[in-house]
Amino acid sequence: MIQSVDRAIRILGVLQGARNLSLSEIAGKLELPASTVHGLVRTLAVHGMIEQELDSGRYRLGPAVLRLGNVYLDTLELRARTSTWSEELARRTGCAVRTGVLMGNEIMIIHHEPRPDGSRQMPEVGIVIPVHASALGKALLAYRPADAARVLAADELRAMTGETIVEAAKLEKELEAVLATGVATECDEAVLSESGIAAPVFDAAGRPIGAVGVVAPTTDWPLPDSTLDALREAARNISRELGSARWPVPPTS
Amino acid sequence: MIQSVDRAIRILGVLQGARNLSLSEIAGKLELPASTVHGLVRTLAVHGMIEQELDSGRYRLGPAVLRLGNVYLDTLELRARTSTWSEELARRTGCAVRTGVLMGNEIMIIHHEPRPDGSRQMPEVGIVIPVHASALGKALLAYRPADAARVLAADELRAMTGETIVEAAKLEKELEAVLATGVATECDEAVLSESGIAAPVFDAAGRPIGAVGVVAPTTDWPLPDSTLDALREAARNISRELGSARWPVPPTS
DNA sequence: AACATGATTCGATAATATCGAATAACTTTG
DNA sequence: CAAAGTTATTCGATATTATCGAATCATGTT
Repeated sequence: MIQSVDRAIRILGVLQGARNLSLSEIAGKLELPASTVHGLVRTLAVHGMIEQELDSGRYRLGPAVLRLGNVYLDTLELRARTSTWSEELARRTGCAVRTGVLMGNEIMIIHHEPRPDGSRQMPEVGIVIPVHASALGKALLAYRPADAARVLAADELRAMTGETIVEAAKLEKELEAVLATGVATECDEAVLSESGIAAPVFDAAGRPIGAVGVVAPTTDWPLPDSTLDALREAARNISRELGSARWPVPPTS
Repeated sequence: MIQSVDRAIRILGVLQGARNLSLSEIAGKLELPASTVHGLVRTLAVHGMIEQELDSGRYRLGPAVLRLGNVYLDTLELRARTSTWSEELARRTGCAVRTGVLMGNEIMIIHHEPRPDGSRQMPEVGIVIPVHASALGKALLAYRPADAARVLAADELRAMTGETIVEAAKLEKELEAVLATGVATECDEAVLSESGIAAPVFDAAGRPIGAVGVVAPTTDWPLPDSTLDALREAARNISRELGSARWPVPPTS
């Protein structure tokens, strides 16, 4: 691990958590001398990864990161395959559809198909949700024992709402249940009055690389079997397009 | 400029230009020994800025960059102000509306309001267009003499289409013309059969920080005066919301 | 106007990244 | 099926390079 690069990325990280920060604030958060941070910050700024506000002198993220993020989406085969099928899934179920991948202990949304009723909805691509608090996360963890073990061993499962599962034992039980049906559920666990179901997606080597799910208001809970079937079918179709021979693919080991 | 950080960002840059690259390909492009690149690549991968494909061993951008890009958009005040006004602008003109900021010698699109006719359109947020080939770029350059000088002094103005302005003198003339009306034009210069007009947006200190423009098929060219007026009004309104006392703000120096 | 705060520059120091060589994991070829 | 070639990865000596404290500069405040 290269120290200066590590620190530079950490700077991006703290800038991600706060709109904009002064040099000394960044230095404070990283517990480094200001002059050290200044060199890093300058290098990041030259490349447009961050930019300095012209009057206040404070730093914030720069346009280059947006470009990177955009290119990342284009390179994702999962996203390409997902977009057609999730459109159909949204139409059949009348719900919004989200696709996500695992990033550390969080699910990162890489595709969002809005509810087909045409109402204006926030684009959710790029947001992250804790794995343990989302159907997408649970669907993925159930088929990724190594990651599940890491999450279960964590100090705490942060509560997003009163319904969030915070006991490792309970989460483990639920992951086992997911394996039986191939579908994970989430009821008010990440956002109040928002629920949903999700299923894993596998690549050509049978590895669970992401999950697709439908989101619905909790007032519509539980979702009808037709929605469950449609979801399962969509996950199977996407997996097949990615080259997976079967669905679901039981976890090895 | 910190060498290792600079190199790390360069790696992100080459990964941006190619879906995925092997370690030795990256090393080749940067003209560095593979072992040096490996250390950098590992550090980037730990933070999710890039990820290694599990089977091929090749590297590609990672989910962390998407998150950064998303947060960047949220921190942009320009974007927040833009979204309401560009919606109205799109409705009044029947055209798609784009907002962009300057990144190096390119315009980066930070907001895209699709044409109101409801047709499915590619989201364009995150893409970049050479400044000299776009109305957005010309609108911005006209009010940013320092950046204009840099662009005009460049070795070449890359031709995107047959219509792209490639002579510095011609571009300079056009920038002067922009100052007279506050609006820049673009006719097939970036993309064939795509034309548009754009106007600069100013912040509280009167600095031109971005540009907003409407895009239309070249068959609709020239655009009616009503569209021009609507654009000017939108640019003025956005600037006012950002705290700018006047519009346009003539460039100082 | 003097002071305080924060950003930036500079230069000596030693910690750290670098690079070549060796190894390990695969793939392709004979 | 073996062997050669390719590619990623590890390791350790070396000197380049990042680091950090102090000094300077720019801003805004009392």
